[in-house]
Amino acid sequence: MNGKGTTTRTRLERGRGALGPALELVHTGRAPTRAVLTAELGVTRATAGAVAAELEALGLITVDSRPGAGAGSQGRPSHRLSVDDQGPVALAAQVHADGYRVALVGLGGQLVATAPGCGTVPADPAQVLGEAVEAGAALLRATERRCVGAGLAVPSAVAEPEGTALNPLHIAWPVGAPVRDIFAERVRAAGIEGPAFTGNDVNLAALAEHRHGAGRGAQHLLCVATGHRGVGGALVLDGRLHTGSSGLALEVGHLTVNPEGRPCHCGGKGCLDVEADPLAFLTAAGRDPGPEVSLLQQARDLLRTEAADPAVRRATEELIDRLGLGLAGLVNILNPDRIILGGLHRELLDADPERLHAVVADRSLWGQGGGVPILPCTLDHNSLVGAAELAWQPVLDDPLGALAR
Amino acid sequence: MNGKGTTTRTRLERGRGALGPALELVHTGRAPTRAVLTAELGVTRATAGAVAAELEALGLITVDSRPGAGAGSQGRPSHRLSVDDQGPVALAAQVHADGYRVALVGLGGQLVATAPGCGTVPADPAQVLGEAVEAGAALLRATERRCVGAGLAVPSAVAEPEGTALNPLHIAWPVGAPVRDIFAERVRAAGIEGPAFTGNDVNLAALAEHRHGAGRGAQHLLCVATGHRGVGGALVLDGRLHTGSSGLALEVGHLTVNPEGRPCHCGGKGCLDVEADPLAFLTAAGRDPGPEVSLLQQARDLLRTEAADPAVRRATEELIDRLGLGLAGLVNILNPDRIILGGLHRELLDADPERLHAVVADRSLWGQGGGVPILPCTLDHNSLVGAAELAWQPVLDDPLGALAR
DNA sequence: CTACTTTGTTCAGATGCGGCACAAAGTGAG
DNA sequence: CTCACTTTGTGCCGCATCTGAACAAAGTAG
Repeated sequence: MNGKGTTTRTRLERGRGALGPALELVHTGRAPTRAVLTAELGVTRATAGAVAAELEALGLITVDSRPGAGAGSQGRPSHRLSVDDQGPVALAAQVHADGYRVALVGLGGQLVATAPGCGTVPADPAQVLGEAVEAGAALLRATERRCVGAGLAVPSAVAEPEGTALNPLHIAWPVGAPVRDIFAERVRAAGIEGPAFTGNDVNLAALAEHRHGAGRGAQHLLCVATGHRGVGGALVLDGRLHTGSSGLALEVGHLTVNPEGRPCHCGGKGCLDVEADPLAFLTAAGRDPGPEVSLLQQARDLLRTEAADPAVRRATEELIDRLGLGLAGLVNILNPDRIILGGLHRELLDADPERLHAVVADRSLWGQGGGVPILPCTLDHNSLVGAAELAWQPVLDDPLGALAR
Repeated sequence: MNGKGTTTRTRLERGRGALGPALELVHTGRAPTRAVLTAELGVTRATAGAVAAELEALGLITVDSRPGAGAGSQGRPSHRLSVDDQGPVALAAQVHADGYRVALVGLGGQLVATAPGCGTVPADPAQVLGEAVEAGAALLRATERRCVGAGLAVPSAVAEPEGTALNPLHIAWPVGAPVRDIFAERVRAAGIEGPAFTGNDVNLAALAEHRHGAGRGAQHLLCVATGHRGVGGALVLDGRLHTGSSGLALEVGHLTVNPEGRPCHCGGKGCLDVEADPLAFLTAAGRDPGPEVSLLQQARDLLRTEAADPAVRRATEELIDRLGLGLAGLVNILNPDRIILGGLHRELLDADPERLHAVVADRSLWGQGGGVPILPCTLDHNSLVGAAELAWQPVLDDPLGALAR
């Protein structure tokens, strides 16, 4: 009885409404067994069993009869639920200051295959995206996996619903480039199945951290990161990215964090953008940034290898204070229950977590029982994984419908 | 046929999942007819009809055979759906700087009855709330309406999940007073049916404006208001109040809006709280605030009657600029599709809408096709109506379940 | 080996909703 | 006034999805 491959399913169509939530639970690692799935979904064991069988039949998850972790030692051990590592994949691409990356990402945020990256970014979006999509198509051909769709992360705000890049600051793309349309067209032209999506890299990193990284379980997750120039932010509310009414939310770079600070192109002065990015750190430490390596890399190296240098130490404290002021402002407005920092901000947090916590607690209105937890991001390639999340989203929302075609 | 009171309902139990959304549509005036209800719910006419019949049987709405507005001139006219003005009510109370208000509020945000207010606020929350609840109980006895619950609006942030008042600034209540518990206890002691809720007044005003006022239809609604001292904010996302993870979101008073500004108790300087409230306006205009009338009243009078005075004019422009800077900062972070202003901010908007729009558009990062619409609030007693919304919420979420008891 | 606990499965219902056919109530053309 | 046309309201059937209860399975504790 309970033969594994025999598929003695009684009526073949059971559990539609709960399919999506169930898949999301397995996807985010919150349902290791059917027993947990039952509790998390708030349904009966009968329903959870039918739902799991249906997801298995769709090739998305596997039900392993080896006992799964979670329950107590008593009673019948529950079968292990896990993502099917031979299942479909999403094509993920990321464009950043130093090139692009392409990968295939399965459920659970697992990188199934990665293409060799590229070192420079041409000024023509169509050329970059064409190359990236072609690399992805080659990966798909090589792995012979079904593709559920494609996602792209770009270092720029993406306007909704147009899908244009509004401030591709550190890549030389034209302002207002229709990146979503270009990407979608290339994906279709390459014969890749499924829809194509485009989003801001920090937003997508936040989404990935929320589902698979340090943000798991957070209800209101704030992410702040700086990679090259300027500061990016993102907010995940109840599991969904908050991009605002036109995709421009969390442009946190122009919070005032230093009333005596340097002028910013926005018209103000002392903005987070010019007071807490890698260039600001190098300048504060009295270093001239060189053109050979990325600003983030230079700042990171300086922070790691010359932390004892008094000038570096002073610059670190100054940037922590500026960042803390910005975070405090965001805490007063958004009241998140967790903050995740990426890029150089992550390094600053590692360098002196006490100081950053103290500044945020001091300048946000209420300590909130010890202050908001501030954590470093934990995922490699979180923007890439987040881009894949975009492509997986329709499947998570309605597995049957999305995989029907 | 179609006899109005005969209730020839076939199976008596139809439409449960769609009941809540349907009631909310009628409640917010977005479903004037059954035809519109059908379209808005995305269900079939059969379902919409059953749902409407069920809501009518519950005594929440009325189906009037007179033709309702909305459809074209052709075809069979659709019956008018409206809130049953003899239906249940919610008890709403508001505490503000000059006393308290109590009212009964029906579906649709209609004030059914109002108790005479009170002129001063004792320093003991239990005494104030006891009096207010007693006044409400008297109203309920007089009207003999069923009560679905009670809601309270207070001029302070309310911590979640404790329900304590964190900054009852302009009423002399103790910081940390357990207002939610006190109110709930008084409501229960007075024999009033249904649960009791407590929220911040600006939050509740935003909720009311979103459902019945200038915010109707907005997806991401930002409200900013100043009544006495300090500035309050609120955000309604997809029809739900965003209060953050611990009820402290949208404490917008400490955005920096004037780098050369006066010091604030928060440790910064030039905060919105001290640069754009009624006291700031009076001071900027060179007036000494008197103790007899409320600061809001004094500022309002000055703005209305002496607008020609050069000092008043200068103060007005200064406050508009400060407010605009704060709004621009919020727009960069939240990207709302509508902004509503209340209290003195509403008067500032009326005084020179072009200037305010220009400042916000100039200092927020992207004009967004002409900038965010900024509107004055339109509801009388919006905090009071919002408090009632809290009490109505369980009914809107699950009419059958909430009215079953 | 025997209780006991917890998990998985089967089956019979309950229920909410879609689809369809038909009736009802208006408009406009002739 | 009549007839075609449009749109709305309702009865009925069926289907999909979930619950509940009974039973079987698989482990632990004694």
